[in-house]
Amino acid sequence: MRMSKLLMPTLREVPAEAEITSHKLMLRAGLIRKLSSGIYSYLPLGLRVERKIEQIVREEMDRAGAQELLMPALLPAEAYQASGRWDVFGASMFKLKDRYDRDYCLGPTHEELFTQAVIDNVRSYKEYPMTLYQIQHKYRDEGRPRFGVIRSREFVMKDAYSFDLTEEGLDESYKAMYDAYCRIFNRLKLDFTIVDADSGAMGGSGSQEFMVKSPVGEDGIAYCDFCGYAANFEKAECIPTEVDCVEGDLAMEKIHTPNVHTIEELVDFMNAKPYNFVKTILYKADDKYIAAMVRGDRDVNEVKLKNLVGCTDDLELAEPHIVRQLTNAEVGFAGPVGLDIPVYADKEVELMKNFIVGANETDMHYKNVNMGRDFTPHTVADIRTITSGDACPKCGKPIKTAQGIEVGHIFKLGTKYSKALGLTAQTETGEEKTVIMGCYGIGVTRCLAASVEQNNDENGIIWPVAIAPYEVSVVPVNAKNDEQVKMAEEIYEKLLANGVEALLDDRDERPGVKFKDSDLIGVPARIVVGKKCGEGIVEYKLRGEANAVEMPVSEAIESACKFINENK
RNA sequence: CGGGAUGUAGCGCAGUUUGGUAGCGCAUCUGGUUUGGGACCAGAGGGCCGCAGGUUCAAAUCCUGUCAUCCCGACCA
Repeated sequence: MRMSKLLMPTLREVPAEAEITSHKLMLRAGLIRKLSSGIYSYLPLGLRVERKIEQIVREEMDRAGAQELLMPALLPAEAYQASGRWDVFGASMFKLKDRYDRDYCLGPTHEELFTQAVIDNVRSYKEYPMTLYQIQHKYRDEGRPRFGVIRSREFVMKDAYSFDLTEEGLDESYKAMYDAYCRIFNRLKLDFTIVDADSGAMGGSGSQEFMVKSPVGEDGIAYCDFCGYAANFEKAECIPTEVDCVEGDLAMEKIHTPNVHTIEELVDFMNAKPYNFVKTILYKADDKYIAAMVRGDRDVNEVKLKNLVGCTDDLELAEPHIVRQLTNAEVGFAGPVGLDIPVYADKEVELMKNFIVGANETDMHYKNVNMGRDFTPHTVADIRTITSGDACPKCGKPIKTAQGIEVGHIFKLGTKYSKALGLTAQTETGEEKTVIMGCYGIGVTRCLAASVEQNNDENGIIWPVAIAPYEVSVVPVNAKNDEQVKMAEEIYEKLLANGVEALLDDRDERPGVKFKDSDLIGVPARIVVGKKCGEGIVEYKLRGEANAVEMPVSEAIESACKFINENK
């Protein structure tokens, strides 16, 4: 491609809307442009990268035996109504009506449609197992689109669905996708971690997420360098830790704590440590209210708690007026003693003695409270969120935490959708079996952003060869120097002839501009034709390395071809 | 959905307090000089000042409403 003809509107200054590195660079390098909140256009360079990622995903899915097909994005409501998800998705689904007032939505994910496709088109048990996939635009009306294409309302997703007749079959299908995902993210040169995840409302028995560690990631992950354990915060099991407590069988005592609402204020007021307190937090679980107790320096894990309570809707903090009604006190003084709703206590509370809790009376706390003696919880379980330094649930060594961008997610769905929609198969013995499903997603456009987030420097993007929009740029230093231009043209043609995706910077710009653009858009290798052109010497430089090397033209072309082929 | 902020040229911003001809830098176009890390000189084009009402002789500026965008939080199958 000749850069004089390339639609590549690079920006010197960063648009004010961009906050994180990948978003800034994707805008500056002319990869994407925002059309509306969470809705982006892909310009030529961005599209080339996106297509390359798609292609890698496609190759590995095909290699794993999955078959590609394409569903519509505009979907009639029926399928989602049958599975109940028309309501479950609620506001996060783009819903619309046709001219006859019939309900439609823009597909947020396609479990129902794939299930229906198998019902409609698979006629014999002999066709199983089967894994189908598509690479398609997905639509989710996010409450808060963020970070460019990392959380957008329209995005490209690869979604795959496996159909098996046995649990063992599901395990195999799942493993095949797991392996394919590892190959995909390796080929994309993403530094990723696989974590155990909560299966959430997708249902099912197991799930893992592929996370790219990054400070801008929206998920917390806990991992252990010693044994390899890794899990999403939502899922990571917590080992209760003992802390110093006041010893002895002390009588419970009510104390006056005026205007002291938070743990921090209490710590100062009572001259105790945060871990000597137990906080009691009231939640709305569907139509009921419950209380959750965790140590003062811990956080309630709402996902764990929700799974434990078994409610349909997500937990919500109880409204202040409800808190007042249930505790007869202002917010900040809730405690388990005398509380008339189910109390879920974290396992750690069990290990504590003579701790401090709210007294369900404004400006009052109890001290020397003991579980079992002063109150009895409805359930004691692991309901807190893991933190850095906690014991690894597998090997007991200190665990580390990080933020991660979720680029892939694999689920064992089980029979949730096949049951709801009636996908069964008659086996050879005549038995009617409900088909067992798995689902597997990759955020293609999110991978693009994750890659930029992971591969950049102060000058711009540093693409891995496999997904670079172009592989080598050829830069004649002076566009008015015929000798340089001629040599650059020749190099460019030779690269093309060798199957290298080359860019020729034939713009009449000063060299600085060309170098800056080449670096900004992240072309992996560069050949500069300059002063020593007459001697047949050019300069060869890799984007990821600091210094350029002078060498004869033929050697530079050879080096570039070799580098590209070895790193594809 | 709660809290905060911002809407002025393609991008970054000033001007709004105290109403009076809409500005600066970059980018773009023309001509010239330049040519190894975002050149210089001269000239030019480009604006419903987010939108709609209102106040006023006069509104980017004041008032009301509305829309949009971003940030923090909530939510995220």
